[in-house]
Amino acid sequence: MQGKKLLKSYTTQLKAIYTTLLDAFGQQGWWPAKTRFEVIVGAILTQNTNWKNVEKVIAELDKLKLLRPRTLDRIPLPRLAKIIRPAGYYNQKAKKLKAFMEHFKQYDFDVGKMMKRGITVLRSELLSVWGIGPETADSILLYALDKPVFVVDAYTRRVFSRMGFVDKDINYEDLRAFFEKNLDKTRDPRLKTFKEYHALIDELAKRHCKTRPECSSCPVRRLCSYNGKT
DNA sequence: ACCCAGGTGGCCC
DNA sequence: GGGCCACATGGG
Repeated sequence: MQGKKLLKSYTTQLKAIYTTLLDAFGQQGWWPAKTRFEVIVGAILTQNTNWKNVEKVIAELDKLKLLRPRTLDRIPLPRLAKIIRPAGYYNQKAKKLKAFMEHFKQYDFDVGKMMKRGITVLRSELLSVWGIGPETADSILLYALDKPVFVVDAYTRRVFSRMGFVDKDINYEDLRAFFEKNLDKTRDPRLKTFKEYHALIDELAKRHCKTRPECSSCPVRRLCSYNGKT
């Protein structure tokens, strides 16, 4: 390294943003669920759907004892579809839950057995299940199986492209790599940081990055190129 | 009456 | 490797 350092490293900037968000919003405590299996069910149900709608369905599933893997595995598809209706895309999602259960059967419906395996194999297995794409797979890995992968979503892309870190059309894998590459040097426990960071980005986007953002109160407004323009 | 929400698979070029 | 579309409910 020679001369003056004019720009802070991505690692430093990402850490600073994390600290700022944590300070502004507090610990988010994601993922809210009683069991790891409930996280998996929620991850599938929340695909492109308001979490509020999913909460209702989770409560109903709980009441019907369907958050027990064996019970969920046995319920007929049409009946499951009807129960999860408020979560939207209910036919698709019922099929997706069944597809996951078919895969989960190999682990004797035991999340603990899944957790014993490595990230790479688990991730490719999850991606091979019909209805589980990159974001759902990574949400399951991080929040249900405690594997340190950084979950990125539409919000993450919007927020960090507006701040000029990445192109607005960056693909999922490149965006994920950006975070994992630049966050793994931090001294924080990675798992907890990954869990909280994703949740905080979500909170930031919900509060401040709608199509008509209220930039004046955004905690990271100085970094955002959007700044109230159009 | 719109528009969006913690995406994914299928099909097309 | 992408671009476009169906999938569906509930809340602003």
